[in-house]
Amino acid sequence: MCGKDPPAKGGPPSIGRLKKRSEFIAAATGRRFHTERMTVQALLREDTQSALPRLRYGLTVTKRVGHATERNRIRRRLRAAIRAVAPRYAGPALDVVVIGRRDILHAPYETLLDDLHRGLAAVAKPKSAGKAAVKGVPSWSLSSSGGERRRSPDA
RNA sequence: UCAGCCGGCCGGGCGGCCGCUCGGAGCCUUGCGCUCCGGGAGGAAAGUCCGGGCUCCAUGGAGACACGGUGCCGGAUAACCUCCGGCGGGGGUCAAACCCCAGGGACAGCGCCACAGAAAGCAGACCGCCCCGCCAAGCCUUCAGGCCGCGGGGCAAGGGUGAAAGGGUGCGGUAAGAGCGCACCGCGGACGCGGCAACGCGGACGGCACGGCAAGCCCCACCGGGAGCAAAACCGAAUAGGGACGACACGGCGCCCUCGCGCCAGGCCGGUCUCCGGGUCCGUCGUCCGGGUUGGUUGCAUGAGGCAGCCGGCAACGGCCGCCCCAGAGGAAUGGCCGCCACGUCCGGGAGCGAUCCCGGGCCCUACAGAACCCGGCUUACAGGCCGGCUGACGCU
RNA sequence: CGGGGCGUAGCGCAGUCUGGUAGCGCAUCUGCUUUGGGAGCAGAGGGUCGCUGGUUCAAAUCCGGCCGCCCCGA
Repeated sequence: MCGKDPPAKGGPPSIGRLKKRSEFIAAATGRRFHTERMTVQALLREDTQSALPRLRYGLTVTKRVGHATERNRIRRRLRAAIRAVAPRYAGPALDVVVIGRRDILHAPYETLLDDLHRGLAAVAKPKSAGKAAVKGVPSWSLSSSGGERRRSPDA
């Protein structure tokens, strides 16, 4: 899907991964959003370097959640869900860390998408503008907000 | 057909949409780009309990000690605490198939055997049984004596304790007893036969002596250098540490003005020690050179490899020949969602005496579980299914 | 990848090396004391010794295999 996005051509890929421990720790200092199934943490990057993708994510599933097979399953469902919702949040430069919990194993797929939508919308706002984030939450479900998102990658 | 036992194999299938990674080919606006084709978790990938390969470190060699491991016999294997076959012991039904066993040595030595019991390891004697002698007092009396008691001696049958008491049962024998004698059983056993061996069978003879624990220390035999792919090699930014050369400085003693020479001492060389042996002199300053951590590449997948056939072997396994290439990630890929069909399970309804079958719906969309350098094993977890063999019972031919 | 330790009463720990009786403190319960409570005193109850096999006459202890927790080193 990202291949046919016009902004991805020539520039950096629209979605990237967090790989270093320091990046995970930095994301933990940002805003957080909790549901029964996951915790979403994100840090707004102020540098607008074109070398990095605008949205980068990392997954954390600790050993306490379950055995290796169950942890792999949680990561795979989250990765697929993030890929599905990511094009709507390609606006600000954002490093997201999703901490998965055991309920993801048996939760419906639509519930995971719902959680990610709510979490990313809450977390993508600047830390000082907390009240604006609350008002922005219901806007993700409206299809009219798509124009706002399409405008931000061009900037 | 039923019951029991053993071994091997599989462990969802098909399709659609969207993705990840590796390899090959092609295209070009040469990007780690796009298109096409092909590959992409397991029997345990797990626990990390053993054995190796591989890599580095130490190393000139030998020996001893310490530590750790293994332990019936024969074979298999690169090797093993593994596997196969046999032996012995135990279990399974008293005679089954079959299953389990850390199974060397207790006359090399030390140690332990609680409680109970007289006694727990050169045997011993509490109650007791028996014989002989004495008998003041007490009792009985047929007036000899006896009981009780005292002294000397014999015995281990019986009682009782214990996990275990120096063969067991029976008969004879005796003052009472005792392998004292005999029969049977058990034990040791020269020797003979069978077997490569462990061991088995027979057994003159011995009258019985030799308790258990070595998963207590230990003895004997054999094996073991250490670490681990975050090993290791290469490419390579910034800052502190290495090497070469030059100058200065440089342990003690003796010869000696100094240089120099000789002797001694210290530091280094497998966990320790010994012997011969080897190598070096560590500081300060200047110049030059190389380079640990982060990152990248290699290691990193053709291997004690898999499958089929034939031959040898009871088997583990080995040999020959043919075919095949079968995961390579690395904040860690091998997937996400949906539909259908099998399978399992639960609920409701129906048929049936019942096993069971049919219909509808829900759940899991499957049990156990995810490669991290690679092999050989072991151990542990596992819904369900398939195949084969052995033993016993019943029925039929 | 390699190494070490722990698991015993509701809680914190001894006992394990050298095998035979499972003990200490707090907590719980009962009684005394006090107007009542606390404290104190006296007494009592409570343990599959993590699980499972084996050695032994006998296992918390010795040996093997699992399970859980914790801590190091690279």
